[in-house]
Amino acid sequence: MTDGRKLSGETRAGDVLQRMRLDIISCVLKPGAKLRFEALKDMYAVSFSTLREALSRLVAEGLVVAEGQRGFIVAPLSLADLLDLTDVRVLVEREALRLAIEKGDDRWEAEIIGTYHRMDRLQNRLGHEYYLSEDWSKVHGEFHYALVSACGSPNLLEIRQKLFERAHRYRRMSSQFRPKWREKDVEHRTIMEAVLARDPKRASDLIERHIRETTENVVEHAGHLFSGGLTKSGADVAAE
Amino acid sequence: MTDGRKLSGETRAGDVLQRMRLDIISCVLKPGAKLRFEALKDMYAVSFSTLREALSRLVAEGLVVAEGQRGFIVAPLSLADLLDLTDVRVLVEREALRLAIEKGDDRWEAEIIGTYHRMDRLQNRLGHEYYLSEDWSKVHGEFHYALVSACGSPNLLEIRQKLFERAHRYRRMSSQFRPKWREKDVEHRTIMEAVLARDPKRASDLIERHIRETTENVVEHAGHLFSGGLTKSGADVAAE
DNA sequence: AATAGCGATAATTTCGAAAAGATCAAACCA
DNA sequence: TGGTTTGATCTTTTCGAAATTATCGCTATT
Repeated sequence: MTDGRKLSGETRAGDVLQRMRLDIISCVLKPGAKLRFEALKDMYAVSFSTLREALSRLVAEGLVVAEGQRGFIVAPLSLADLLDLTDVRVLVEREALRLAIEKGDDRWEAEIIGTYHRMDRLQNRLGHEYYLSEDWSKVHGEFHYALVSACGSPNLLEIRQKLFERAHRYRRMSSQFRPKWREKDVEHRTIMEAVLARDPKRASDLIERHIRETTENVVEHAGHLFSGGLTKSGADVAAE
Repeated sequence: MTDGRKLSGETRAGDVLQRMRLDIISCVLKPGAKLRFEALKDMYAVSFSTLREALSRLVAEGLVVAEGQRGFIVAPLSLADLLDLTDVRVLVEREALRLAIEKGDDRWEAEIIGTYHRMDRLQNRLGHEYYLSEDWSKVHGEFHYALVSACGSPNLLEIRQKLFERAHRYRRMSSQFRPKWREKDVEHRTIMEAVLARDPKRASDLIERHIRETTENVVEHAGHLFSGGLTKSGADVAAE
């Protein structure tokens, strides 16, 4: 269930924010679902105002949409948004990776290797369907972050992170349909090698292909779930 | 004064959000200033919770920073942030402009010409110190938006807009010191011509120079105001 | 004299009730 | 019958008080 976790956000609203973010990213809260305060109040055990604050911040992150005075809904997934998101991510990731390769030091290299190792081991331990694991997703995110973390631009990193999280919602959808993610771990290794070899052109090209192919997979396997531009309105929160 | 405006945000919190955003961008609320709820409550004539919601959203926009449970302050300006912001803006604006030139239609061209005309006329009417005018700032923003509006990427446009607004705070600081902005209107015309001539390389280069030169101006004229990485804590809200 | 502990004050954060607004359906009129 | 208005119900939005947490000055102790 959603409750029971205690992510140590300093303030209670910050705590709820983080928990809701994870629940949206991992599709516990389904795209397009209406977010009724009563239901959420029970779900996260906080009051109106606290919820409202968390919701507001998620709006600014693009994970929730505010509809005038008609409340909030989980940001819908659409093919148009996925394709747009992909292009913007390619732009940002390429630049961040180029800069990181230019500026990264030994600690940066070590962090990449370390994170890759953890991801690789976890993958072996989890077996075939590793990509369904929430833990693996986390390490996978950390690996991709490690690659660009030395780019030296806080603003670029922040933008990248938000885009990455939004893209994760789409990846999550397709992963339910057993895509050919067997090849992905090879890609990760190849990318790491190009990065450590300080080859910005090759690394950027590989990252771009990595991102675009993932998108193609999503479109192929789960594209029918968000036809047109809007999802068929997801199930209600109460329906959980 | 700050009060008295009525930006037609649908909800009251949305209204306060917009008003605060403008006040921060235009430095009515000074960088680094502590935002005390009592003072803000009088200033915007709303209650705690409503303020809190507006504040929260501004945090996610990067215009306000939340300090644990020690309240909120207006996001400080720093040299490091300005330089970083400049680089990211160059990346985003170049790409957006390239796409807009590729995809823009007749309506797009018309909008650019129209907005430029309004900016130009207002400039003549206002005389030498046009750049101090809040109205001119608004039209100037609309002109730059018009240039990239046809890029076809909602996500890119949203990111661009937030970066543009944050950069405006720095421009505002330097404009108090009469920079050599006489040349800027020539630049705007040159950029427009390159865009309408559908020359993406030239247009992107011009935009990049436009952005970087503005930054250089800011650093030269107002750089001493935010030494190190943090502003000397700005005046308090109550001190207005 | 400097520092740690304590208490009073001032701020933020959270809460649930009350106000404002939207939705839906039944009734009414053309 | 079709379309519009009215009213009842449910949801969101706003409010100000209460609880929580930080801040600052004071005293006592080393």
